[in-house]
Amino acid sequence: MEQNRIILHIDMNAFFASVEQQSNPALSGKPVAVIGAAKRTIITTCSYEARAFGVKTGMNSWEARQKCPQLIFVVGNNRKYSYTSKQIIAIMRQYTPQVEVFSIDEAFLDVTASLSLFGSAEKIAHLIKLQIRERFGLTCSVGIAPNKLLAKLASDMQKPDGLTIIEPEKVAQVMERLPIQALCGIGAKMQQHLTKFGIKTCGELGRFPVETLRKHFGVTGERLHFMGLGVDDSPVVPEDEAEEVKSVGHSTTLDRDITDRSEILLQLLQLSEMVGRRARKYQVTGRTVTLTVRYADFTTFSKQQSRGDYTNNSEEIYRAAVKILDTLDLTQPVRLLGVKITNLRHHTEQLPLFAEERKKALVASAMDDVNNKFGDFAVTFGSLIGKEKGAKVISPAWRPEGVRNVDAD
DNA sequence: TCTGGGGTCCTAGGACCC
DNA sequence: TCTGGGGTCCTAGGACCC
Repeated sequence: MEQNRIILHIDMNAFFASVEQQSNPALSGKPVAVIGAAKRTIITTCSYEARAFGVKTGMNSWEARQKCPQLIFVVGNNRKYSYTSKQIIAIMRQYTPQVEVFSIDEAFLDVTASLSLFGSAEKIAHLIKLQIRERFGLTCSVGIAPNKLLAKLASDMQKPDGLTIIEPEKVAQVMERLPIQALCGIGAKMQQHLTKFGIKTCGELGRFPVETLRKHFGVTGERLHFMGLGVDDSPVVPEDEAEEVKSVGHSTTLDRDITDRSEILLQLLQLSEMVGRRARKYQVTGRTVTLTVRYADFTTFSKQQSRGDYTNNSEEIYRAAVKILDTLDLTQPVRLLGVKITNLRHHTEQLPLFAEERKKALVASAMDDVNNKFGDFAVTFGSLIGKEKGAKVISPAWRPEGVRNVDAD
């Protein structure tokens, strides 16, 4: 049974682009696109001025320039977004500890217990919007609803600088004609599937026999049914109660497609080092290593191998990745490589038992310290020297804090 | 001068064990 | 001379999110 909760969803408007416009007045009022530093990059965020021309997140720069010749490209500044995000989240926490950071620019707040203190959810929303505007010059869209699904839907309804409330008694009315793809969790493929059943709106989804949905979509089918009704019991989970991270990975689209084994090995070494470093920072070790390959034609596949023991040592991760590589028969030039560890174990004390292992861990830790201070690959293995990578733009999906945190360091 | 990178969750088949 | 069946782990792939 659904309890009576009041949930806020706060979505920063064109976050990265807006931060850039705020810190550089020459950009304000102009079409701006934030991109990565790498050669083959895409637009991670663009300003509303750019959107007016049809520029969208995910476009490559070439396509975007076609749409908007005067578009100003800005290479993303991870540190700046991360820093700003943390402060914005701190503002939200003044109103409730029940803050779930959904991404660097989005959060859910369960304000049910804070209402008596601040008056109403709407009042809280206004106060938060005001503080964010005054301190950072940024706007956000807020949705207020009885659950996360609807709060997220609501925040999407008015942009930029919106405030939308879905009252509990209005839910059925809102859902009736709402296209299913407006819901978070229903993407292009699911939309296609449901269209085959004649389902286009949430109203139709909610009335559709659950049994049939369950038969075709398994556990997802049941969830779909409730989504159609606007029902969602999932709690707001603050950072300190969040589940532990389940994988640590790093991947990169190369500047150009490569076939040379030595070039592939060098990339794998860099990727393994990035994975190892983050794993050590989170104090996790992994038992399974996955290698991902994307060919020039975008065909993508991955192969994983489980090991007998757990590791977060860069060299061991690298060796495991190479071992997998050696089982592959690459039939095309390689566009992207990725390394990931899963089957994680979380540690509270980090030093391993045996002398040899302990030495490895200490060396890694010393290298991490230097790198964290002076930048990636300041200290590294011999074969990496002189090959340090350009900074990559972080995606809005990167959590700004906690275990899932990836700092822009 | 085409198409990023970080994740999570779910499914499905096969191996293996009892 | 007729091949059960439950549980778990491993692997590969796909959908989805920002």
